[in-house]
Amino acid sequence: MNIGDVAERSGLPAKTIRYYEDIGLVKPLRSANGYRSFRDRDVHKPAFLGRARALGFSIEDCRNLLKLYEDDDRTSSEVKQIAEVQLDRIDRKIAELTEMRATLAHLVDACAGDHRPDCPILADLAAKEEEIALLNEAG
Amino acid sequence: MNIGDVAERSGLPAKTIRYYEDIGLVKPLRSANGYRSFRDRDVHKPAFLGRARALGFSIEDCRNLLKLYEDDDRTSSEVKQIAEVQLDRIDRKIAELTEMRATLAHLVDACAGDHRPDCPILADLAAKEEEIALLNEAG
DNA sequence: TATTGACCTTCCATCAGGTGGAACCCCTAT
DNA sequence: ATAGGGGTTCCACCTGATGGAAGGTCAATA
Repeated sequence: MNIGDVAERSGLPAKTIRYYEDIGLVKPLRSANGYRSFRDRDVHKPAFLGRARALGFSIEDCRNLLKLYEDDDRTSSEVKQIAEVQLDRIDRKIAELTEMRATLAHLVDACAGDHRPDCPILADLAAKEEEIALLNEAG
Repeated sequence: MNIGDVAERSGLPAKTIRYYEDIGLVKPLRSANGYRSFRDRDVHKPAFLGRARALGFSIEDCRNLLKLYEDDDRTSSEVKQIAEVQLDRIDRKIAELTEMRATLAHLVDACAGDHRPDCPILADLAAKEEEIALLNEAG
């Protein structure tokens, strides 16, 4: 099976699959003409990777998940641990974004958005210097 | 004022401030010895940038915000528009992460996390191929 | 048989937004 | 004079791809 078919089945661009070969995530055979030749088990991997990436797993996580996937002696606790760490990363990211959102929404709300130059958004961005200095001293 | 002092006041690493000069966000003068010499208005910019970046604004957004900040003829609506677009980006990102979180939490929940190899997480990552193919046909 | 067009190949550059480190200069205090 | 803590430049690296050029391959058609 050629890369185009694998791309279609996995939903990933061929370019990305080539990249995954580059970094050692998939290792298709080669046909006589130099084309990548994906065996059945090679065909599944890009799809697996696409799913894992869609859940936010890093490439290194993907590498480990794939290793576990192919390891008959794995334990589900190994897999679960990777997933829990990822869940935690997501939670922290959401918390960070939620805080950003609150601050920004507050500023947007306070801004008249009219023809005048006065703007609480710019004022806020500009005025925090003293606080930063204080924080740095304190921390 | 030298870069070290500016770094302390802005809370940014000196390295980052040099990078910001590289990409044209700040333009400090130079002393006779080649050191960057920050005037008052140069000192405020890195802090401004640090704040804006902390709210998730892209470097290009920062460039525009800085331009508006220094433009006496700006209108607050110009600023507000940039901020609203950013707010929207944050909202979409949060939505994306929330969905990822739900899926992943569901899988983690379903996984025994014990010594056995059976794992719903891996099963889910592996088993979606047909769905993907169907989706691609449909879409 | 020639040619078209859709595949495939490699390689190199680019993106965001910095960070790390090497090699070297400058300034002040001891 | 020498040690340290500044500063400087430049180049490489990180994540996770993506774009594009230059060229090889293959199947169908004219």
